[in-house]
Amino acid sequence: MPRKPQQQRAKATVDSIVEAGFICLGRYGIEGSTTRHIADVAGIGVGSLYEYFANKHEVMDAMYQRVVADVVAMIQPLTPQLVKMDIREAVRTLLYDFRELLMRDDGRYLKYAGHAVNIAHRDNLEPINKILMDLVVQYVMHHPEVMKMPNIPVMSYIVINGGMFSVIRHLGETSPMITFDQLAEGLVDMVGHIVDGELRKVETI
Amino acid sequence: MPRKPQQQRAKATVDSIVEAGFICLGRYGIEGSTTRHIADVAGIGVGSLYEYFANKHEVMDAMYQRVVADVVAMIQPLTPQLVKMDIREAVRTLLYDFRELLMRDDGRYLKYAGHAVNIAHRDNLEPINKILMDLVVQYVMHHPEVMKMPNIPVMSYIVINGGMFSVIRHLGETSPMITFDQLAEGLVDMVGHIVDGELRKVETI
DNA sequence: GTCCTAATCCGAATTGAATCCGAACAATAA
DNA sequence: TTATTGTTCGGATTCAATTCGGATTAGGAC
Repeated sequence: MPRKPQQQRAKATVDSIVEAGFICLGRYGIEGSTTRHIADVAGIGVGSLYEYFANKHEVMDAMYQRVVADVVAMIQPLTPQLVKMDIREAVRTLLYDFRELLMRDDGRYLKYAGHAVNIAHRDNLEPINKILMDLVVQYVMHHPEVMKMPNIPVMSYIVINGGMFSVIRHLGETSPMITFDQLAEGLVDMVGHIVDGELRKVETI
Repeated sequence: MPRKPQQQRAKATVDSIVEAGFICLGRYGIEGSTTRHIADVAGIGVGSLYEYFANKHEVMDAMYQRVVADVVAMIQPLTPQLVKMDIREAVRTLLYDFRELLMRDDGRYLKYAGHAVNIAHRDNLEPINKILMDLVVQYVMHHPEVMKMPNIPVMSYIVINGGMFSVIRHLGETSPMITFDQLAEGLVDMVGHIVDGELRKVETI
């Protein structure tokens, strides 16, 4: 039965807990961060933590909310300008601002985002990445015309990572906005358009 | 100090533990799956589990290895055929086979993949998704020419999810194969090519 | 100023899951 | 058979998360 902070000092306490959460995440990792760590860093007793958060997970949630809120707060005021730009320029702007946000404060948000998207298994994901990269190489060897394409490594990285994530996320969705068939056709077209577009880019030089 | 299984029955035990891990994951979720649960389902004592796995996390790792191995085993023999196909057909084939694998056995692998890519926070990711979708809508309103594009929702889904994941993953990478600038330009071109390609598709009808 | 109440803070005690360990139980070899 | 090594087991231990009851403080009433 967590309580809502009412007095000013309580709000400060809640804030210091979330703050400490980020610090501990950077210092001890997500598993290593005990409630005692967090309370110590926040400069409060363990019990106080449970006045405002039902459990440790809720602290993480609050951290998450903060990241999300900041991302939204970043995009919202940017929208009017983005909307007027050329689409490529808009994407570019968004990407760099997004990075700036994630890197802020020694990458504190990035560390959280990394865990949220579980990069713990980053290294073990390698085999899949590798075999897909191999596939790309083999494919290119069989289709000499696409060899002229620049950025093959970059585009592969994007397509492989982005594609896998989209599919996994979609399959896990309880009530997806789009069907799997639509997603699949979309990915197919995406890859097709990228190849066509990149090749066209080269030809017109 | 986990041990390598040497006798046949020990190998069977190890296997039953990994197997039980998948079952428990489906039954109790990732947090709810205690070592005792796993041991019970595997039909062994808790202690036996620790003969072969240093800790619970290693059991999860073994499960992960299995998923990865199966994905690789799926792609490997497929490569010769994929390589001969038209690229769109190849992507399509790969996607459906990938889904089939993840869905196998009542989605046991998908459940793991979902946790590995932490879909726990799926719902809370919504605000970011929403604001980006809004951005797309606003953008389209300011650029009537792209309104003719079909698949706007699908392409947005792919670009938003795939793009965010690629960026977060890349920023978390310790020794990235490509620079952030390359990734960003790649994403920019990807979006550009998709828009161009989709519009061209419509025009040529 | 004093009093009172609710809000806040605390940390020792409890709980429960992960992990360890040593005894008991198979397999294998000599 | 006996010795040796591999395997299984579940009670004992450890450690972090969570609870609880009391101490402390803010802020309004008088």
